[in-house]
Amino acid sequence: MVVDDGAVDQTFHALADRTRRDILRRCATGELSVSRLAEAYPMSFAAVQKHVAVLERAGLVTKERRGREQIVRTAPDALARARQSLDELEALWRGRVDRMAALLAEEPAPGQAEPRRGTER
Amino acid sequence: MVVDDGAVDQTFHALADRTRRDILRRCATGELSVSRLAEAYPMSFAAVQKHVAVLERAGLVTKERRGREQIVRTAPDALARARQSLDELEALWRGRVDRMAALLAEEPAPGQAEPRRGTER
DNA sequence: CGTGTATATACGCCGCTGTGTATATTCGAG
DNA sequence: CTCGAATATACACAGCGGCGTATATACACG
Repeated sequence: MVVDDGAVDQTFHALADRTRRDILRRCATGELSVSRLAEAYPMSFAAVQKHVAVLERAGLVTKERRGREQIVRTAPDALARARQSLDELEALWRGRVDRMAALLAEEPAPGQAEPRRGTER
Repeated sequence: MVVDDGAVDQTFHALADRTRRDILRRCATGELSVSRLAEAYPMSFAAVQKHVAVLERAGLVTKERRGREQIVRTAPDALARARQSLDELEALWRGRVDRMAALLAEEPAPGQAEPRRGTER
């Protein structure tokens, strides 16, 4: 299981951009090709294409060939995982430490920090 | 109004870092000073302090003076707003376009569909 | 096949971010 | 008031990310 550390990074990073969130919204309501998407933004086609690529690497959208176009559609799985990550944090904050301890261990501090809170000194 | 465009950027960007998410978790379970937090990570104190600053600017944590220490605690409001943003996206994907249309208008395409571009840093 | 459209890649530019070390500031303790 | 701990800021520097323009690939259609 383990939410796969780096994937969360990619997901949130992909979400931390206005244009990309807007792309997600547009693709959530209807199916759109990349070029169709690009028409909606004041930047170059390549820029939009790269935004889509970032979303795709994060697993937030999938592309499907349709004729000579690539249809972009949102993949709510990654979205749900991101939400679950936030839910975990909120649950932690509410004091559900006991039940969430296992989840906490899934993503320890990078490098050396260990999730051993309470035992130190 | 509502979600305040750039704030979402900051929130997700703050969440898109392993160390910062870990800080959030630690501060969700117990109150910790900045120096206490810094001890848990293999990086310099200044680096951790800046991570906390990023979280603070995003509204994800608050600091409170206690003696000569600054106690960091998670502020679930921003967390809830981020989650709400994801919920909106999921709802959109499920076809609730009608009811979500108003929410959609909150964050239009950057650059051309909206005159106000000055809110971000 | 050849041609045009759709998408991807290459390369460069610039600003921001994460990190470090070093220094400044704040504030309780005595 | 002085001292030291806790925190913040300053400066530097490598790396990445977003953007553009230009070029390469893929693919439908004659």
